[in-house]
Amino acid sequence: MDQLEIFKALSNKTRLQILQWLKEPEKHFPVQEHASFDEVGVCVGQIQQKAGLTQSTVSEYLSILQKSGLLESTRLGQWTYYRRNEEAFAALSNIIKSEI
Amino acid sequence: MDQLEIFKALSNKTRLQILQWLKEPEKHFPVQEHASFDEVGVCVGQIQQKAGLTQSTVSEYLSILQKSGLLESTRLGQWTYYRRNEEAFAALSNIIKSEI
DNA sequence: AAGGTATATCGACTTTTCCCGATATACCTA
DNA sequence: TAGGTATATCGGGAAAAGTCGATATACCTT
Repeated sequence: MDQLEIFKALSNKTRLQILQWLKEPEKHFPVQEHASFDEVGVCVGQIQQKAGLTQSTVSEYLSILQKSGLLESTRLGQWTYYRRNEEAFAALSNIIKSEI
Repeated sequence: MDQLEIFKALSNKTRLQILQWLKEPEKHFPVQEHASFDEVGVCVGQIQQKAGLTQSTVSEYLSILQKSGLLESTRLGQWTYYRRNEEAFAALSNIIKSEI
């Protein structure tokens, strides 16, 4: 759990938004055909459309969030799905309460 | 409480260290003559020496941390003292737990 | 008022981050 | 295996952050 890496990942408006969207996918994204929000999350294309940035940028942002541990990814067929790693958020909350 | 500003303030190794030093000033800084750690915190010069960066850089870092709300400052004579705003850390911990 | 000390601000340069278009890779289907 | 679709990676230009030295400001002491 690299604190600095996590805070850098959180230091971007779009990335913060993505995290919030992924908290309640059914509220923020249209129904997905090939996979369930609960099990694997939301695919890159949906997130990209909603963010309104290019595919490459959003792909990179998701990768940054994943490397920090805040997101997890699942590849299913030609899609990559991202979902929140709630344990990481809980751990971060505790680190701020007790360590930082 | 501007989340983005807070995370940017936390996205620097030296600034993270400063926050930790200020958690237990008596452990990390020599005795101060003109003010108490508990009441007002630690003066800029002490923090600068410990950080090993220039005076201007450390002054700016402290200002960034203050603007984000994580630190508070008190001017006493020719010294400015900085101390942690523990309420801000508690609030941030809660935001991460429930909002982000 | 003058000189000394502590801090803040300014201007400049370097490094990192943002964000894009282009291209590569992976996988699926006919 | 050829073509289509989804995602990842690469290279680069623009913007922001890191960091410094120099200077300004504030305050204290004599």
